[in-house]
Amino acid sequence: MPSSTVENYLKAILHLQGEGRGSTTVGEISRELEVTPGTVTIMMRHLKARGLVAYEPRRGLSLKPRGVTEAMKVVRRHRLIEAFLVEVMGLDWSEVHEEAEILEHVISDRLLDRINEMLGEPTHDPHGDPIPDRNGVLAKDRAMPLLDAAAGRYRVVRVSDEDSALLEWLNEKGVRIGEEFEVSDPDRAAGVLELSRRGGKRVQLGLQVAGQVFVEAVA
Amino acid sequence: MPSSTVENYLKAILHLQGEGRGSTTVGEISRELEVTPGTVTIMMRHLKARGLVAYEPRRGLSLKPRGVTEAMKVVRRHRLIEAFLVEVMGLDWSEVHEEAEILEHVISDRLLDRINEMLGEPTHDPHGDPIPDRNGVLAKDRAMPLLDAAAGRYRVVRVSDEDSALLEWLNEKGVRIGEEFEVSDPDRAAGVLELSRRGGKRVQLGLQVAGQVFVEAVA
DNA sequence: ATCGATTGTTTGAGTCGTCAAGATAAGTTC
DNA sequence: GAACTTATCTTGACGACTCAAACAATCGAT
Repeated sequence: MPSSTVENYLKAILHLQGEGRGSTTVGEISRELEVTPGTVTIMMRHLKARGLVAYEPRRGLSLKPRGVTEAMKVVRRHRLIEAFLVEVMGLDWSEVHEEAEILEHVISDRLLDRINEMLGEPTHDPHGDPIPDRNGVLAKDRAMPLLDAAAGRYRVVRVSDEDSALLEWLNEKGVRIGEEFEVSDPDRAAGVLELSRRGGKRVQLGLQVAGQVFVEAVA
Repeated sequence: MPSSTVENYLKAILHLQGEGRGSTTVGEISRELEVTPGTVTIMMRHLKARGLVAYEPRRGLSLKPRGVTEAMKVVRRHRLIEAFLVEVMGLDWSEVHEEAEILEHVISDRLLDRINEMLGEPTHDPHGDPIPDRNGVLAKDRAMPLLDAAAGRYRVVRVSDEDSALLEWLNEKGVRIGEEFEVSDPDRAAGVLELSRRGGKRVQLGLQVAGQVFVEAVA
């Protein structure tokens, strides 16, 4: 079984390679995990020896199928735990990411199954991230960053789970998963974008923030 | 903060010194934790340097007050987690010890508080072991081993949580915390002792087993 | 196509927890 | 009290993970 450390590397690689080019680099991983590049190099040799990543020195790297499978298991645990902490334990969605970062490495299969049942085999976590199924298969969503949305009507489907201050703020403003808003064209000069709810309440977001909120057009 | 390993040593010492003489030895710890005596010696030096144990080479050792406090925190976490797993998650009392052995080292204070609230600040875990309060104070019970009980009427108040086969068996036979039974004099020759419930069902236990079940006389 | 910046690799070292095996001290038994 | 047994301690080593710092390759731009 992979150690917690190995699990964290796999998760980081999955995350980084999953944004475009399909591969990542030592430097990116080192920044993501806040370890020195030398440490990453050594770990990559190790992961290569275990058949989890494809790695050629100085050429970048990517997960091999077995690495993807392992990483998906961790992601599944993470997201089920987040859902559990919100739904059953009543924690706030801004608190659960950190907790899940720890528990994802130690929870037993038995307990995870129990959680899955209690929640009715959920497909998404509290931030709208899809939960991989038992085989590591992930439902795709068609979400786009709010930042890229033309003016129109949209539903919030996903929010980045890593910045808890952002999550608290969104919660306070009533920007939650599933809510629908009328979106204005971004005012690039002001660096601001406006959401308005059917009721009327308006919310202004910085474009930075708008990049972390993902939406789907409403028909 | 103590590492998981240190927590396990403290818990083991608390457990071992808590049975009589108030102190324990390197050998006992080494057997309890299944590590070699040399490993224990090194850890004892370490714990002594941290002010957690009183240790003089070859003279045995015991927890200092700070060590007791730390150990009690771990015991509290362990027992609250066990209670949670049974009450909320619906696991069987025979399954929860192992799970709690792992989770006790990683659960956050926030989550532990939440568990404590959800359960209504319980005083005992599912095996009848008392849960230390926030200050590490433990309610005493007057339980005696069933083995030492004279014939009479008794209530089961506590069962050793470490042997899951025993727990399953007891559960199957209806021997649960809080149940009352008429206890026969032990038949030392046969190595057996009999419980009978008001209804009439009888249960035979080996004396070995009877040493792990703790009871209180009923008035 | 060479310079400088960026990125990645290597090397040497440290921490934590562990074991194996040999040395020593403390009982026990005759 | 000598011999044997058991408990404890010491030493040297290892595996996992990490860093710091020296070194090497690559890339981009002039």
